[in-house]
Amino acid sequence: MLSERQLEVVLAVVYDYIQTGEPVGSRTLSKKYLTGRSAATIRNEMSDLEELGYLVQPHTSAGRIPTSRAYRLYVDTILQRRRAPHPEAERWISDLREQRRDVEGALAYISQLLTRVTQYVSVATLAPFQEIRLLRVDFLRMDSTHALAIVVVEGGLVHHKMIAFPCEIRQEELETLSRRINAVMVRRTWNEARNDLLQYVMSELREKEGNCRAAISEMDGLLSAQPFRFYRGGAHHLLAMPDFKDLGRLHAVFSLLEEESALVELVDNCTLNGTLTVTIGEENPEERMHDCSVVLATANAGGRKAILGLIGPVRMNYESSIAVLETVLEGLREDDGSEEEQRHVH
Amino acid sequence: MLSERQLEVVLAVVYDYIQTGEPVGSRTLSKKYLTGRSAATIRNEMSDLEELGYLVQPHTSAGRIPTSRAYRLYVDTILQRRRAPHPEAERWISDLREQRRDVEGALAYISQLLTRVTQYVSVATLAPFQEIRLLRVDFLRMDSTHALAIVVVEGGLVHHKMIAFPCEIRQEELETLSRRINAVMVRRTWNEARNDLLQYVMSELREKEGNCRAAISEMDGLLSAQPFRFYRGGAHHLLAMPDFKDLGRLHAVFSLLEEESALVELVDNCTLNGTLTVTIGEENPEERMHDCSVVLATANAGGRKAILGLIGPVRMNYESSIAVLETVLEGLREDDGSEEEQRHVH
DNA sequence: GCTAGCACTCATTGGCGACGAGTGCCAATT
DNA sequence: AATTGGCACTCGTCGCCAATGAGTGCTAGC
Repeated sequence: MLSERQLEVVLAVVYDYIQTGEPVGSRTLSKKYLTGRSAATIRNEMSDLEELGYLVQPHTSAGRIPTSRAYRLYVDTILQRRRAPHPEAERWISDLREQRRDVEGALAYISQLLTRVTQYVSVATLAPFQEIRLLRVDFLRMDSTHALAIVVVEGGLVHHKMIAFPCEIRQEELETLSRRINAVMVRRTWNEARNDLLQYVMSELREKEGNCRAAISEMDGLLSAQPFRFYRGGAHHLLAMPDFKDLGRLHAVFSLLEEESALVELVDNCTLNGTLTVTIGEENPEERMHDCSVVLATANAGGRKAILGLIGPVRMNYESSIAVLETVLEGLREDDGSEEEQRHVH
Repeated sequence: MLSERQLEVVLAVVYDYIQTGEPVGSRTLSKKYLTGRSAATIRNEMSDLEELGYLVQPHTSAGRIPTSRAYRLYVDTILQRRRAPHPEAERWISDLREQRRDVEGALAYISQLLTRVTQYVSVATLAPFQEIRLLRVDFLRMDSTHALAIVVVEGGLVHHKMIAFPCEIRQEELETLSRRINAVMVRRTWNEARNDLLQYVMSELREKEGNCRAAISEMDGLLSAQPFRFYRGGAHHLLAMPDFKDLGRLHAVFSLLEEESALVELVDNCTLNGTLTVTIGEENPEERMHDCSVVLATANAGGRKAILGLIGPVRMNYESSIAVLETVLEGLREDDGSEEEQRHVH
């Protein structure tokens, strides 16, 4: 357990290092943060803290740099205390409320807002689709052997897929198919629909029509795809950061940001625990993220459950990042129950 | 006009510089490419070529580097002569034909293929939507005041938008609306539909129902949006290239790649002229692209008209980039008229 | 337990010279 | 007149060295 003063030292080191990016020495601490104590005293503390795994020095005659453990301490104290709202919070919130967009448009807008304000990388997507419910399924007949399957899910999101039937299909058949599928799929979650219901429908319909079987196996394809795209923004900001002067590290991060499947894992791992999670450097299971921190928030507004996130260097400004995310959450939350929200739900 | 030998020198410089990335000197040329002539002779030619604007030297006592003008010459000779197909061309073409995907899936697949093979940045999207025709419009009634508008365009692409009506709307009204809109919009291009027809419908319907007016103005919103997303890939490859060791240049390129509107302009400017266009460095009107070259191809297969592109450093391997793009075009062209193609068109 | 002092470490910086690749020019050659 | 060999010159790069200075660890004294 850390003493009161050790804690002070660790937090001061993190705070100063986040601002300057330079290793911080005992002198600086003594002058700027712990004016009561002399540099020598702080040197001793720092030496202890290094053994405890909170600080490291890049080389002998340099100041100390915080480890992820130190950042963790710092972030936890931030998360505990009440944060002052961002000065422009009011404006964003009203901006967000004015925007009358569909879900995709809203996510794109939010992603842009986040990256513009913070200068970090932003991601926005819909929450794990496993929990999102289907509202209805329609079939539009295109020609004698094709129909467009349209799946509407909670939050007004729509997915579609062109379905080819092995032989001709009439309008009435399509309507029957639609009624049956709706009867079993409506209000089920995406995953339920895929895992259980399609099996059930398939076995029930097996003997009847080859047409339906083919259609259903194509529907399965529709449901198995990652249904929601990621809205990313601001990746280029990383290039301007001194933390990423090393191209190798940049390469790792960028290759991950371009891999949709890696992003899915990123948000999957981080959102199980709560509403706002911070993953710092090596805490992230994905090695390519070891030089980055990820702040994720889940916006739970009515039918749509979104994940918003900011990705920056480990040395990122957690305080403002968290504040900005919370402000956006606030702006979305106020939508709840309002006219905008009810619009697409039932 | 350049002499025969001057031409040889320019092409040799470009060829060697593309391979090595180092300024190339008279000695190298004399030994590797123009074995008949001595270094001194070539020095004189190079000096002339520098005055003519084909070569520059980064500093005295360094070799020469080609200018965009020299690259242009080089690329034009490549485009004129017949190119050998890529050794793996067969496999890609059959891969492409085996893929039974919808248009979006196909674009994503092609984008990945391009970047995997070339290690450059790839883009794929649908051609200027101004020319793409609407096939039909449907309305699905969601609740008493909402309907989902579904627009199917050539190539099986689907767009949708949730439409809110100012007051309640019945199923029959929707069907009437749908019939009317279809009557005037079907087989029109995206732009025609937006500019002329909606105006017409609006004025005709003005006196009848406020409901319809509201719906149509929302439809306008649907048609005014950039309808097709860009599939990008491989941006991180740029980080590994020695040409981009300067972070400032990288920053410019990346910020452009993240701006959808900039990408739209990029492909707009380049595809007016023909089937396969190469834009080299400063030839590009967009300043941020001055360190990159862009190879664009338009795939004109049946109902779907796609734009495929590769973006690399000015020093990119044009020969293989062009060959790869042409191979992919080949793979798509063979689809034409086949079962896959007819699938979504009418 | 705290602090002042001191010796020590080590990354950074700037100056200096050697090196070498490449050029420009000129005189000699074909 | 075109080509070529020779030669002086330029200039970026590399390695070396000494000076600098920030920061530490340790110890003795308060």
